[in-house]
Amino acid sequence: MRENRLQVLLWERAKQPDLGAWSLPGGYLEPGETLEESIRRHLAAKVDVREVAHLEQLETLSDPDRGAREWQLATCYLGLVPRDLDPALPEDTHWHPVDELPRMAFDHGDITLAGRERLRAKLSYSNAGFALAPQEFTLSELREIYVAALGHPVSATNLKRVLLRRGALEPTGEVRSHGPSGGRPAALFRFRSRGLEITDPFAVLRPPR
Amino acid sequence: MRENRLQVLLWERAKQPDLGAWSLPGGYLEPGETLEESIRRHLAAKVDVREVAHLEQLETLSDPDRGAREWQLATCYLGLVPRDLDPALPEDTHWHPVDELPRMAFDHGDITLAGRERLRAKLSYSNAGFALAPQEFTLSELREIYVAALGHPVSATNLKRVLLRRGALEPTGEVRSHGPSGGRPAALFRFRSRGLEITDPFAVLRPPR
DNA sequence: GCAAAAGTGTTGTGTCTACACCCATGT
DNA sequence: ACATGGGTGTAGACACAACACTTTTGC
Repeated sequence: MRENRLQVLLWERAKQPDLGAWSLPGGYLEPGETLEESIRRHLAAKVDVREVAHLEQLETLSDPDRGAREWQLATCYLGLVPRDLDPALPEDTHWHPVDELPRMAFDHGDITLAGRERLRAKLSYSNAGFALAPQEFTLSELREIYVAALGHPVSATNLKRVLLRRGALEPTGEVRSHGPSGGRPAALFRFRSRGLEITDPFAVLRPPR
Repeated sequence: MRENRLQVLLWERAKQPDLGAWSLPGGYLEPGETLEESIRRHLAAKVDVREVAHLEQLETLSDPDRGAREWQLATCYLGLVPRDLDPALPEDTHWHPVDELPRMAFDHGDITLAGRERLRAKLSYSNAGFALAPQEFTLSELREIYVAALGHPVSATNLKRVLLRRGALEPTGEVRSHGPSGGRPAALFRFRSRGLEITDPFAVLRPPR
């Protein structure tokens, strides 16, 4: 979440092929290294992103003509960075709104959209919001985040009830007064857990009793 | 589905390490080959399984000490073979009930259970049943399949209504009379589609209107 | 008092489970 | 007739959306 929109961190290619196109951050796997370790290493080294709140494998792509000059496998990850963190970025990397992607290198555009789909699904049945939201937030702020990520209107009223009933959210007890134009101070909330939890097992075909 | 239980096709290892343990069928990727092509090739060659109704990538494992002697990556797939197909199997491969696995090689036990979890989830919100059921079936038969795969009681009454309302099932118009002990003939059904379709987008946090 | 923003109460709806009941066939 | 298995009808639980209404603040 940057500027109230869902954004991806992209890296502008400085060489052929696809010079000038934007690509997802990543790199090669070192021998004896876990895929997850590898991603974290590349994120830390190339774009100085050390605080990934949630990291999750998406898919391994193997199509010989997926874009690179030579045949190569890519395992894609979805990584979420909370809104209040602002990692220092090198010159050639920028945040881009996911619904307004620039010219993307290889199949990285599809991968990005697949990541967004995964995020949308997870927001619906888990506490995934913790990885996008700051530590503490008002319900209006949380609502903005859900709206940006899901791409459709969300009512703060119902969002609160859903997340509270599921036990994902808890009030901090604090309030935050709002701008000089008045308005009732908003209660602050936090996510009860900072690890992914499935808060709502599928409501369909559930076991009896 | 074999003998009214959910079963996996396993292959008994004839060499060290893990000699005598059972492993999932699979093998190495050839240059320029897609992962999916590779799986299909290995299944066809090693265990003569050519009719996989549904094939879906699970996860790529990369932990250096996941069991093999040397570090190797494995991309796991979930493949479903309909109940009425009975591929010819070599001597060293057998079907094993998933809830009574033998001693498994490497991390193949965990992978198998992960596959079952994925299957259970998909049965709940998609038409995945088509890949387990025969072409035509009675509702009792379908119920047995769901019971075996999900591991909990399922009512034929409600199963019918759910799958019909979702448009996953359609009646063939035929009936099948039952054993010599009487009973009303059962109507036959088939799945409307033989490809995976999400029949029920998440019922939670859905878009307004 | 009035606008602005947050929060609550209440109703409606869709989708499932549970369970009692009815239907068609064989002996 | 009655046992056996298949199928229908109806009521209830639950989780969500929608919306009107109330509360708390600043000016």
